[in-house]
Parts: sequence; C-alpha cells; structure tokens
Amino acid sequence: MKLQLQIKMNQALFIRNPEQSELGKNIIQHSIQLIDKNGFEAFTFKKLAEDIGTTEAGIYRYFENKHKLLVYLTAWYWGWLEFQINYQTNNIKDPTVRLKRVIKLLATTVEDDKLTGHVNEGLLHQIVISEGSKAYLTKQVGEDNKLQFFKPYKDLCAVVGNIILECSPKYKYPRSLASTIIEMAHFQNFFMNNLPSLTDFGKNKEETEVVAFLNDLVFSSIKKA
Amino acid sequence: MKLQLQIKMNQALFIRNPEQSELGKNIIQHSIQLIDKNGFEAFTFKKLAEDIGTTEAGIYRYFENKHKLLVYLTAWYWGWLEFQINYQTNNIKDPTVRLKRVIKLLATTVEDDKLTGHVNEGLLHQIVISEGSKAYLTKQVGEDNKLQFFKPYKDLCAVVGNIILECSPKYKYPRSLASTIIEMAHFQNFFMNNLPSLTDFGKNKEETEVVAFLNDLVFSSIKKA
DNA sequence: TTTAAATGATAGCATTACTATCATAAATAA
DNA sequence: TTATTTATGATAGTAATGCTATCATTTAAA
Repeated sequence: MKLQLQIKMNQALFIRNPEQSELGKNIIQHSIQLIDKNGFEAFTFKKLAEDIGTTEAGIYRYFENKHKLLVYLTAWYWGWLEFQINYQTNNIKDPTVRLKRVIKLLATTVEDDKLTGHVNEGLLHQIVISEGSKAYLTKQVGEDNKLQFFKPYKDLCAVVGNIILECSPKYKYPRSLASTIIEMAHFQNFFMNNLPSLTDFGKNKEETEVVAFLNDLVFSSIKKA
Repeated sequence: MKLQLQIKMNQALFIRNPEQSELGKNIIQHSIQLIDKNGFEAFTFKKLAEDIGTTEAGIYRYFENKHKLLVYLTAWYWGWLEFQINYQTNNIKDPTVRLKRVIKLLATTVEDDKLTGHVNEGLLHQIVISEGSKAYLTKQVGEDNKLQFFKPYKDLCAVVGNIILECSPKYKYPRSLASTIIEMAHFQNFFMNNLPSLTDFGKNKEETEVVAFLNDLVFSSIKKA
C-alpha cells in the first residue's frame, strides 16, 4: 500500500479543490515551478496555463486570483512543516533539543517529500523564503485573517512558542520570539544569498551558520530568564 | 534662514531628480499618501497622476516604474533614519544607551520631520513597515543590488552592527543581529496590528512592548558573549 | 530674445486580470 | 443502458495596467 500525505486546506482559499483532480495538481506543481523560476510579480495565470497546456479559464476555476494561490501555497507549506516538526520531534523529551531541531528544520534546505506527489517541497521552501511575506503584507490582511488564511502559520508559531515556554516557563515573549525565529530563518537565508552584507554569513553562505546564529539568539534570550 | 535637510539619493533610482521640481516633490508626497492608503499593489502611476493633477506620462519622466519609486522611497527612509540616529545618538558615550536609543527609533512611531517639506515621515514609516520588504524580495534583487539601490539599508545595518560590536566586541553575529533588529522592529509592529497572535503584544498593542522585546532579545544575546 | 528644458494633452499598444459562453469529454446516477 | 451532471477546452471580450510616442505650450536659462 502506498502512503499518502494530505494537508487539510482552508476551503475558502480555492474555488475547486486542486488536490482532487489532475488539472488541480498540475496547477499546484507548475505554479510552484513558475513562481520559483520567475518570481511572483512576473507570474500570471496565462503563463501558468500555457505551461500546463490548459487555458486561463481553466485556472480560474480553481483559484480566484494569484494572491489566493500564493496564500494557498504558503499555507500548505506551513501545514506540511508543522507535520514535519511534530513527526521529527516526536519522542524527544528535552525541549531544548526539540527547539534546536525545529530551528534546523526551519533554516535548512528542505528535501522533496516523497509522500506528496505534486508538491516539490524544496522549491516551495524557496518560494516561502522569497515570496512568503507577500501573502500577508497586503491591505487585505485583515479580511484574509478573518477567513483564517493564516491559521497554519499561526498554529506553527504557537507550537514553537510552546516549546520555548517548556524550555523557559518564565520567558515573557514566546510568540514574538517564535515569529522572529521563523521569519529570520528565511530572511537571513535570503540576505545571505542576495544581500550578504546584511549578515555575517556572506563568505561561506552556509545554512549551518544561520542555524548557529538563531540558536545563539534564542538560547541566550530564554536562558537568562 | 530656513534649514533644509536633503538626503543624497542614488541617481540610478530616478530619471529626473524629484527633489528638484514642484512636480517631482508632488510625486513623492502623493505617492507616499497613496501607497499608504491603498497599498503598493493597488498603486498605479495613473492614479498617482490623477491625484496630483498631472498625467501618467508626467510621472514616467521621473520614475521608470513603480518598483523604482518604492525602492526610492525606502532608500530615502533609510538614509533619513541613519541621519536621525547619528543626530540623536551623538554625544552619547555608552554604546548600550546608544543601542537602546536606536531600537527605540526603529520601533516607535515617527513624527513628521519639519525639515523635509514634501515627505511625511510618519506615513513613510508605515510604508516601510508594510511594503518595505517588497523593495528587495524580487527576482531583480541582484541587479538592483549591483546598482547600489540598497546601500542606505546596508549602511544603516553596518552602523547598528558597529554599535553592537562596541557593546560586545566578541559577539559573533553583529550584522545578522542588526538586520534582525531592523526587520523585527517592523514585522513585530505589523504582526501586533494585523496578526496579533504572532506576537505577545496583542492585548495592549503598545509599541513600547515591541521595544522591550527587542531590548531583551538584543541585550541577552550580546551580554552573554 | 532665442533657445532649451519641463510640462500638459492626447493617442496608442501589448499585457494583465479577469468574466462569459458554448461545445465536448468524462464521470456518475437513474 | 441512457440520462445527466460535472469538468475541461476553446474562444471571445472587456476594463485596467504598464508602458512609449508625439506635439503643443509654458517656463526657465543662456
């Protein structure tokens, strides 16, 4: 029997569920490739349709617009990552070890997950680094938030925040530290590769250095308290 | 005699220097208002032209496209902020006091600077919070960086990094900590107001709490070393 | 005062971001 | 099985966006 992993997605993110048809899965797969290759600004449903070999109208039957598709992709990623974190930190008792594992998962290259046929997690990770913030840095963030579009991100942040609290029950900023870790895992990576003088990793460009920085940041913050 | 503050801008960011004509200053002033009001995605040169009472072509004589204008605005802000930091931390000997002052400048509401007639720094600060990352989260970041578009940001980061080193000469990640402070000063503010569960400030929504968090983060990181 | 530079007015064009319609193919139910 | 819903493909069309070009006029500099 073949195992399969499905991330439960918010229904309001799509018109037709892309996981339930070949065309839908093609939309996910090719949109990840195209956004990664050309960036979100240059990405259009027309180009996506041509890439897949369908028509623009076909895409619009699944997603209202490219913003919703981006939110879908990032939400999927956060959901998948939370699963990875739960899976990979299962059985680890020591919360500091667990927190280190989480930081590593957030800040290092993602290998393709064989359980999800149409999603290339490695590329999706790159998209989340380069385009992820654009999912919420909009004027509609309030409405989108009401529709729970960012729940997977917030859930992940809560999970990380709770591990922080386990490490250090009196620490005063578990949520903010969690969102700082998540954002900086991505931004320091982006800076390292594109604006290296904003980091201390320009020479080697090693993800392990980002991990080391985040570990230092986090554990000096929470140990002191 | 009337004092006037001019930020020296990268020539490659504009076609015609907007600081040297009434129309140019109107472009800056009204673009800040419009982007703040409707967001960068909804912002177009057509709407800007109508708002000013000129024509689209008129705007294009100053800026190649709206991306360059956004980069211009953010670069201007970083340049202005570095001036503010130098000005306001001048004469302060203790680097920890200076660093605290910098964090406060980064993370609290900006009042309008009377020395710059056409720029509303308060609004511009909001734009940098909500849209600033879009200036570099693009596929052209490499080319833009070669043209030195992000120099003001990198300079500011270097200034903050140097203060960190003064506080703690052995600290290993001054640049990364500096960019973390800068980014998080904005992101925690955005989260607090729009996705509050990503922070610990949702109840009161006080900027002073962001400042307290950043101070805690920074000084526990650098003291330990 | 002539010349140059900046602006205003208008036109035009390719692309984007959709919406609508109709035919056909595939899946499902009667 | 046929009937019928459902998904897809093909094509059209439209308003807005992101520009470029031209020419007349106003303003400023030589």
